[in-house]
Amino acid sequence: MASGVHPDHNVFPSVLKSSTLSVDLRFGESVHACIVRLGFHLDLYTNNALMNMYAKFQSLDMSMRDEFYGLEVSGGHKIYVHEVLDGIPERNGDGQAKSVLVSCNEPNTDYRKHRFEESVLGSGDNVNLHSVELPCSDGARHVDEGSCAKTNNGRRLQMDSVRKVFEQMPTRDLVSWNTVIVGFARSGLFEEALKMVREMRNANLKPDSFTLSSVLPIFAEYVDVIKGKEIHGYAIRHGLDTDLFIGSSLIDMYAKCTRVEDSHRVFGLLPRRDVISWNSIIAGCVQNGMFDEGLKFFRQMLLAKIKPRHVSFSSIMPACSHMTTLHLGKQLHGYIIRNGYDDNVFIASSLVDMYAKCGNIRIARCIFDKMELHDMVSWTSIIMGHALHGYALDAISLFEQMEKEGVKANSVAFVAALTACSHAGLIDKAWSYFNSMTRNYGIVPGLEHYTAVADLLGRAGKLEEAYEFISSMHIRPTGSIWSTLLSACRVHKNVELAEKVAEKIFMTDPDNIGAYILLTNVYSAAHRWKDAVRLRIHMRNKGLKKTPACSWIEIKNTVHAFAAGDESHPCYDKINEALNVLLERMEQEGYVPETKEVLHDVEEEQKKYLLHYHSERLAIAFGIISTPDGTTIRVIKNLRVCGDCHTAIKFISKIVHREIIVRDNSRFHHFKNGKCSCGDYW
DNA sequence: ATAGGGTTAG
Repeated sequence: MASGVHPDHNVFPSVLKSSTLSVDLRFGESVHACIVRLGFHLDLYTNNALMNMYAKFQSLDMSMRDEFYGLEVSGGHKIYVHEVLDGIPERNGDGQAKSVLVSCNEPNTDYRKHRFEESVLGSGDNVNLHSVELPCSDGARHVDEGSCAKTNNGRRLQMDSVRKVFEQMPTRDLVSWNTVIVGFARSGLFEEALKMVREMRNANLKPDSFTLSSVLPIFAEYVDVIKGKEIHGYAIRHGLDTDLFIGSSLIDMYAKCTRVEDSHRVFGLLPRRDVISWNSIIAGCVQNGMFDEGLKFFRQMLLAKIKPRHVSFSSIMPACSHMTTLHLGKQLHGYIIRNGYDDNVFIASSLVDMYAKCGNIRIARCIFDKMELHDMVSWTSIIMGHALHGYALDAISLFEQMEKEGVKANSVAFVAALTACSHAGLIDKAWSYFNSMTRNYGIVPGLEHYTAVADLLGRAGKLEEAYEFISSMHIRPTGSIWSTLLSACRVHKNVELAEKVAEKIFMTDPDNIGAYILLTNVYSAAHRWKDAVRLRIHMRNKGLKKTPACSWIEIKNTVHAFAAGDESHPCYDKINEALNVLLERMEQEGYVPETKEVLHDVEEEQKKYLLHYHSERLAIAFGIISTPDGTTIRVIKNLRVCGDCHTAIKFISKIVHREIIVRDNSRFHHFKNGKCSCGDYW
């Protein structure tokens, strides 16, 4: 097997590259031992490759494994490392590697494992790997999960090895510095990385495109656009600003600093664009809530004949989640399956979220259950999905299952758990999560946690408690959290508190239309017509216009939108007819319209009419007449589903024997046989 | 021998 040729300095960089890809630290360490034994530990290229190997071990994750099948060694062979049997060498030590099981692919030969005594490179003799011939099949693949150091400790440990190698090098070039810098940057040791950049300049070496594209992600993470711009300026002065790698880091950095316009500028100035530059701009748009823009870039990328990658899909999918465009999400899902991307954790999580947000929690659960590996994000997505659909108990048991499987909840997971409680009125459970989060997990509650708890207290009618809770937050309450309480004041008809809360909102946001409308409704419900009118006039004088309630339903890839009393739909006559039949049946079943809160200056019959022609009812009626029996009806409403609306849909679901799913802003209500998944917690 | 982009948040 060994030719006996002495290895030259080209051998180890090649072997080390292979061990880097093998995801096997122990194998790499045995190679390191050989390097020392054969006296190559002073060779510049060998050391650079060695540092790269140690640096890579800490950043390899599951998703990267999809991208390699074997290790290319020069000569066209692929080596598969199966097992290190014993004798793990000391780092930087004198090499006591005993034996390694490897196999190698070569066409038309059978699968066999080869056992090497002493070390992978032979029995202490000088062996040139170029000439090693190892017949076997291409099916072999070794993945050692244990050597995937993903924890911080693991990362720091690997970086210690990199540092040790670096320090004992007699000479260092730009590549050496860049390798150390990227190693620190990727292990989250940002300050160390930046320190190395300064030291490198002290050593009279100029940062190049490798350095800059490794350092830029740090400022993206720090959200430090000033430092990021400094790098951008340096790049321009050195003619590096049109470099593909720097370009995509710049696009990403500006986007993460919420400066998407600057991302656009950089993207526009690139002379050439690859998948990653496209992905950067797409992700940048989506992360900043510019969903249409992101989709536009996604389509342009396809038109430019750039084949999307894993990242492209996990970047664009949230756009479908946020816009609730199920048909688009399904198209993307189709593409994902056809290209075999569906086993990627990022993509699967984004799909789970998309289906849940688009109203199909069953498919979301299906995808989740099929995943081989659940990380914290996929757990959080499915928990949040159940929470938003009102299935609080499922959400809670999923949360417990997650903990049992050793996945530790982070602050987002707690938002999901608290949201589940708030949607189902589980006050005690919510407090236990809230307290455990702060006491046992050391998580400082953020606005989202406070909002979920305040929302829950409000929905449950504990208005004063909610007020005290919001007032005692350690961060400044926002208009949106007060709005939650204002909305609860409307439901529970508490005028005094509503005025107090509205005052809080107007202090920071005097033009908050939603708050005006809610307060008007509170006055109307309490028959304080004069106050209601006064407020309406005030709004008119300020030029504030109420945005009308609107509901929409997606049928066969077309979105049909309805506003209250909207007669413009081509099927209006049929919808009208269906609604009349429905109303009759509903009243037979005992439905009594709750007309009190509607405009006081309208005749009683007119009130009933207005109520009945609410946007969501138009949309549901259209769904009923245009889809076959038994089809679930999914409708989206841009106002909270509460009060009369909630009651009416319960009746409708009983009469038509269908499941009706209504989404208001972000929550789903499943109506079936006259019941709602979230009880009466609106 | 070294570099860039991704999923969850009422």
